[in-house]
Amino acid sequence: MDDAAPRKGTVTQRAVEEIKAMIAEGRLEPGQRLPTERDLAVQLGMSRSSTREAIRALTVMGVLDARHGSGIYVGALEAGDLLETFGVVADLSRGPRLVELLEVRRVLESAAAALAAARITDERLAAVEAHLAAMNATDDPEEILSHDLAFHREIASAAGNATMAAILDGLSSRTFRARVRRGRQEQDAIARTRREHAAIHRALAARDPEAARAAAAAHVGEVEEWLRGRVEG
Amino acid sequence: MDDAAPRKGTVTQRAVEEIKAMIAEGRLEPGQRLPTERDLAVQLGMSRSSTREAIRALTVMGVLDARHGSGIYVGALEAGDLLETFGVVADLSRGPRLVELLEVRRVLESAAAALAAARITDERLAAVEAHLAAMNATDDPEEILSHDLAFHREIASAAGNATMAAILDGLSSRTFRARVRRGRQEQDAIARTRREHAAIHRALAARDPEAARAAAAAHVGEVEEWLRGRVEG
DNA sequence: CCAGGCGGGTGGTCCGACCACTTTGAGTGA
DNA sequence: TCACTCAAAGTGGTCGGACCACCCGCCTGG
Repeated sequence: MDDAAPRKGTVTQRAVEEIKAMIAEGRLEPGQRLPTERDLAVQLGMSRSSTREAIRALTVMGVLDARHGSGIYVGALEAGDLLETFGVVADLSRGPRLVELLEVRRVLESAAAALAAARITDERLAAVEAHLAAMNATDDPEEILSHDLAFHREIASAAGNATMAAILDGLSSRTFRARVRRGRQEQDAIARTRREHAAIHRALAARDPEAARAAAAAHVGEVEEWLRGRVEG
Repeated sequence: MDDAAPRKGTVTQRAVEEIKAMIAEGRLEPGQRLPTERDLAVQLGMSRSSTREAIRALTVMGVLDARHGSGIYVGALEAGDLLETFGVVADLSRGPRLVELLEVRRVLESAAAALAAARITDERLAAVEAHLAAMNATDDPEEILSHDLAFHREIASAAGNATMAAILDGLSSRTFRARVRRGRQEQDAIARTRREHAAIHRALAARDPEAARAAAAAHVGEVEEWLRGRVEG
């Protein structure tokens, strides 16, 4: 007989748990190829449709990687893939939750800045500086935003914690930033952003973790306070 | 003609983006019911199977809520539902990424403790104290763990940031904690945990944010350091 | 030996049917 | 009149099969 544990909500849900278990227990290694959908369906004792839905669910989470015509593979299980959902959260959040997300970001961003100040290499510091310069050299909002994001991404990477960097990346997703910024057309906003970025860079260059933490917290906190006022007002 | 935007990878992926857009643009409000799968399939110009896969994907992310026999509804879009993925990440992570996750948790947990110290009410403080007492009153590891989790959950809630609490909940998921603890059978581990929890509680009772931050950081950091040693060793 | 094509196998999509569950309201009995 | 029952309609859940689009490796012909 099989293991005969047919309970557990829907059939698809069971399939998801089953596959997750295979990976968690190490029966499936990252990069390894899974049986075909058809075989998997037989193994799990369900139809291909249900199996497919389970695979789709895991694919969305970044756990699996389905390649058309080739097969299904276990994802790299890297932070970036797994936490992609985080960007969706940011996209769909509004009102008070936006403030909460920004508060989380402030906490993590300042921690990352402090770590980066202690660990950053000269090469990475140069990259940070390059994005800062590029951001100051143009007036195209789109380009500014692009370098703004890259600036923060570089710092997060320098912190040496890929997971933290991935979370911050999701929290700073393009649409999120764009939406927050949309209503902030005050002319001094850009100038203030430039000043704050410069302060962060100085702290990094000085290898001063506490200064970096404070500068990063102030940078995010400034936006946070502004948004808080708009939401509660 | 239709809107004629057939690009975008797979059909299912397009459906996911389409539905996400409906919600992001406010065409669908939380709690509202969506058209039936069959109607939705017609609207999107695709088969019911593909539509279902898209719905499934969004359901897994917590964006939608499909109720058998009733209909499909837009989820509450609350932090807890949306960030369930964090639990999956914690479950599937191992090796260096576990350390990274713990580092993220340390940062957030200490921030939450500091916030909680400033904001916690007497009722919540009593609840924290109750879990602390219950944890000290038993030797059943399972029960200890249960109150341990509740202890931290209560503090995270008291911090007043539901999103942060949800993330911490995912990072502290049962299997995650159990797995870390599995190898820590040293007898003094439990005693140490109790001491650390007591220190956190004292800081909360004193409404001292900095002490709470330090105590929480030390608590998580202790586990973190131990795990770091095991991974790198 | 190499280049090209061609076929088998894979995931992607579609269809139609049926099952399981929830909801609703008409009917029935007290 | 009211409350309860239960049956029918509508919904998501599952199934099986068919076909399409794509990848890859073998095999053929040069």
